[in-house]
Amino acid sequence: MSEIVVTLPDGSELSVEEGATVADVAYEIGPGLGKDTVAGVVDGELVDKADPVHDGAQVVIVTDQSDEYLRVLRHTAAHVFAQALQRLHPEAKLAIGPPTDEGFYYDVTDVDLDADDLEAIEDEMREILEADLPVERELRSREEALELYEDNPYKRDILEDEAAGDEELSFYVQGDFEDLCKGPHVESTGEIGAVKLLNISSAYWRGDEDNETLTRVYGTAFESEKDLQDHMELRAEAEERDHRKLGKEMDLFSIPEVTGPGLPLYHPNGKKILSELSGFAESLNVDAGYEPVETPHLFRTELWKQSGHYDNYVDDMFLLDVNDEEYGLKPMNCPGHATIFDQHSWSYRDLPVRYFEDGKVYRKEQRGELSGLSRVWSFTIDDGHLFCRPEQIEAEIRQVMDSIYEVLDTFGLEAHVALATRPEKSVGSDEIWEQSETQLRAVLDNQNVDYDLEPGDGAFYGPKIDFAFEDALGRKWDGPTVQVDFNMPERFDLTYTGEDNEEHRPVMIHRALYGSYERFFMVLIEHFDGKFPLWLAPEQVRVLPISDDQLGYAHRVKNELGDFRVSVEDRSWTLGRKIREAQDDNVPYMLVVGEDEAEAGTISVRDRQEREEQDVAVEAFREHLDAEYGEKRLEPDFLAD
RNA sequence: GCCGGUGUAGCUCAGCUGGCAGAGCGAUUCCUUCGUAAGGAAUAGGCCGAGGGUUCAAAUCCCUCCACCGGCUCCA
Repeated sequence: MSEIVVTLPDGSELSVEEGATVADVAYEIGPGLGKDTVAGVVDGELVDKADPVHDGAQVVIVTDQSDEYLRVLRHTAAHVFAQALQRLHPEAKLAIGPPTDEGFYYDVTDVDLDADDLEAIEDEMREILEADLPVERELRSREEALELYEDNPYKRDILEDEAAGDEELSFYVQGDFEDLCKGPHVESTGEIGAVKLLNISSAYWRGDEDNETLTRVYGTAFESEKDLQDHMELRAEAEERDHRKLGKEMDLFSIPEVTGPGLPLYHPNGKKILSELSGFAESLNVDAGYEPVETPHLFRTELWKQSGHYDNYVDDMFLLDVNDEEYGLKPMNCPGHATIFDQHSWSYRDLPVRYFEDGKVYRKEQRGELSGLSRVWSFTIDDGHLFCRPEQIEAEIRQVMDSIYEVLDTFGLEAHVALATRPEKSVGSDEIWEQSETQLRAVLDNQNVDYDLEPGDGAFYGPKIDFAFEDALGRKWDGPTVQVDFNMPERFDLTYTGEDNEEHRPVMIHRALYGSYERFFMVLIEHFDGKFPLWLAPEQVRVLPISDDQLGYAHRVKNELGDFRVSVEDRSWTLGRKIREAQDDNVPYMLVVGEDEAEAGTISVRDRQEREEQDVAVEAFREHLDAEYGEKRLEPDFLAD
C-alpha cells in the first residue's frame, strides 16, 4: 500500500495510506480528534469526513468547535426544511439547498407557500430536531439516482452537470427523507438546537433569468436557542439603524413617489452633511494637485458613441430626443473630463493633469434593484480623472491610495480591497489589458495590501482596484475606486508632446475617494447610527434655556459660537423634555442656560453621551469646538476625562 | 424584469368574516416657566397608493397599474 502526504494547518506534514479519508487523517492525528470529526476542509473546500484525501492536499479537520461547523449544521437544517416541506406538501419538488453566511436556503417548486405555511413547516422541523434522526451517507449508482429523480429536472440537471463524471453518488438519509447531496452534514438532526424560517422569495434556476423561477425559502439555524435569539437581536439592531429609517427621522433626505424611483431629495439637514463631505474631498483633492471642473448633465450621443458608452452601456442610459437629435444623460463623468483635456495641446512637462468634479450621473438600474440610497437612478460621484505619462502611473495610483486611506481613517471605516480584472464585454487590446492589470497589482503588492482577486469584474474600459465598506448588516458596499484606462485616451485621440517632440498617448486614471456620495452617505448613517461626529452633525449645538426668561441669553450664547450650527430651543417645555428631544435628535452638545448661567455669563455643557459640566466659560467651549471640528474627531470629547 | 410581502393622518400603526375611518406621537392654541431623557387641556388634520369591477353598501372582495420592503452571487 503506498503512502501519500497531506499538509495540516500548522504547516506540518502527515503521511497516510493512499485512499485515506478525512476521518482517517483525523484519527492519525489523535483518537480524540478522530471521534470529534464532523467534516473536513480539503484545499479550501468543505467536504464530508468520509471523502478521500489526495497526495499533497491541505487538510483542516472540522469539529463542533470549528467556524465551519455552523455551516455544516445549517446545511443539515436545509435538509430538515426539505423533509418537513415534503411531509406537509408531498407535491413539492426540491432543487438545491445550500448553507449561506447567515443561514441556509432551499429552492423548491410546484408548491405555493405563504407565511402561515412557513410556521407550520417550522413546527414540523422542530419535531424532526426532537426526533434526533441519525443522518447517514449512502452511495447510490447513477441508474438508481436517475430513476429516483425521474420527475425532478433540477436534480437530473445536477446529475448531468456537477456530478457528470461520478458513477457513485452520495445521498444523505435521515428518517423518511433522502437527498442527493455532496455534504457534509452533522451526525443527527438533534445537533441542531434552533431553527427559524425567515422569508420566501424567488430565484432563477442557477441564477439565470432565462431559466424558470423557483420558490426560495430562507432560514437560519444555530446550535442553541440562545444563539438564535442573539442573531435575531442583531438583525433588529441593524434594522434600527437602517439609513432609510434614520434618514426620515433625522429629516436628512426623502425619495417621494412623485419624483420618481431612485431619485432622492436632500433636505437641509442632509445637505449640510453632504457639503461637509464635499468640502473634505475637495481639500484632499486640491492638496493632491487636482483642479475643480464642471460639466453638464446632458451630452449629445455623439460623445457617448466616441467614448464607447453607447455601445457598452446604452441599456443603462437615459436617452432624450431634442429637436430630432439624440442626447443622453451622463452615466459617467469621464468623457466630459477627457473632452476638457482635449481642448488644449499638452507638453510632457504639464502631466499629470488632474481634474475633479462632484459629478451627478444617471443610470437606469432595474427597478427591483433600487433601494434607499444604496441603489439609485441619480447619484453624485466625487469623480477625479488624471492624465499622465505611462511611467507616472504607479506614483499616481499610490498617491490616490494614500488619499483613500486618509478617508477611511477619518471616518473610522474598515474596507476590503479587491482587484477587478477584464470582463467579457470590454474594449481594448489584450496587451493593453495585461499591462494595466500588472501595474495595479504592482502597487498593491508593493504596499502590502491584502486584496481579493475578482476576475471579470472590471469596467469595460479597464481594470480597477475597488474598496468595499462593511455596513451594520455586514453587507459590503462599493466605495472608493481606482481605475486605469488605456482605452478612453485612444477613443478621444488624446495626446501630449514628449521630450522627443513626438506625439504620445497619455494614460487616464479614474478615481473616487467616496465612490458615490449617496452610498457613502448611507454607509455613514448606518456606521454612526445617526450620531454623526461634530464636523458632520447637521445641528452641532443646541442651547436649552431653563425657562423663557433666558431666551435672550440663549441667543447671545448662540451668537458667540459664530459659524457653528447652533439652534436655540424656544418651545416652552420642561428642561427634561428639551434634553430628551435633543438626545433623540443626536445633537452632539446641549448647552443648558438658566438664571445662574445668565448672571455669571457661563454655560452648563451636556453631551449626547450624557456627560455634563457646569460653570463653563463660553470662550473655552468655543475654542474646544474649533479644535474638535478642525480635527474631525469622531466623538464629542469636551467632557471626556 | 421575476417571486413573496406591504401601501390607512406629517410619523408609527390598529381597523377580523363588507355596514358612519381610529389610536399614539407630532402640529396648532391656551394654561404651566420648570435645573439634566416625555407637565396639563383643547383643536385641527384623511381621494384608506391610482384606475376599473362586484354589491343596496367597499379601506375591506375581484382585476389592472404604481410605489416601497425582502430576495433573485456564494455550485448536490
